[in-house]
Amino acid sequence: MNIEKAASQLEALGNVTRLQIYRALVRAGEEGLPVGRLQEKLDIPGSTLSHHLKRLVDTGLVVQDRQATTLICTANYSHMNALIGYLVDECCADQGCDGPRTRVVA
Amino acid sequence: MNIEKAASQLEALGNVTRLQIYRALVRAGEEGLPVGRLQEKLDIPGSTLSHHLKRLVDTGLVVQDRQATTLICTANYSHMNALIGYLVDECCADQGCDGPRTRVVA
DNA sequence: ATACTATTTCCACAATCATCGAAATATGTC
DNA sequence: GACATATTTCGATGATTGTGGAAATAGTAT
Repeated sequence: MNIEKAASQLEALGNVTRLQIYRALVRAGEEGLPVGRLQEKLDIPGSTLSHHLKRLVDTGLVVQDRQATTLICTANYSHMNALIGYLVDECCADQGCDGPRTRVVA
Repeated sequence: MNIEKAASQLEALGNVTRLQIYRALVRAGEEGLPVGRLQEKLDIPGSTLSHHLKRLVDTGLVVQDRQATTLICTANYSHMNALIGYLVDECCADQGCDGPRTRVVA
């Protein structure tokens, strides 16, 4: 994880529609959701949804897997964990934190 | 915390320059850093820095406190903690997570 | 008041983003 | 092949963002 990747993942989540998408996928669990079901749930045009999904997939936060004609989307927990880990370590957010956990180079 | 606030905070952090600013402030700890020191560290024009700082302050992630002519900026841990908490709870990111921690209303 | 430092606001501009209808593509079925 | 469904790409448009120089403001000291 580096600062550029963290920033791009944060940016991907930093949009209400995309955060809704991601949340829906997390709640759907391991089996995920087809694009069509996401579209129903969020009630947005397919082209808009596809556009947002692409951004989430590009950053690695969401994974897609074709199953016949439908595309199943799932939240990629490991990437989210890495992001949270970065925020906690680099940009420490722990309650009792009083400095970075790793030695600062410069 | 609601989804709009979480998204706007994520968006605020979703920019390399702003994430650098935030990280520098976290590393500076409780005493924070004056705007001028931030400007030296990041080597960017004052107007650009001021613009980014405003976004971080608006979302509550950074707090500013005047000390004579200099403005001291500090990272607001409580807001970051709330954000992380939201991500972990609503958009669960724990390793062993297999669903939301709270009951889903709809 | 003047001068000085710190920071912001104003202004402009190029770049990126969000949106969505229409057309195109992918996959499977008959 | 023809057809149906699922999803993406194309193309256009308005809105927002990132950037930074120049001017303005805030605060302090002399």
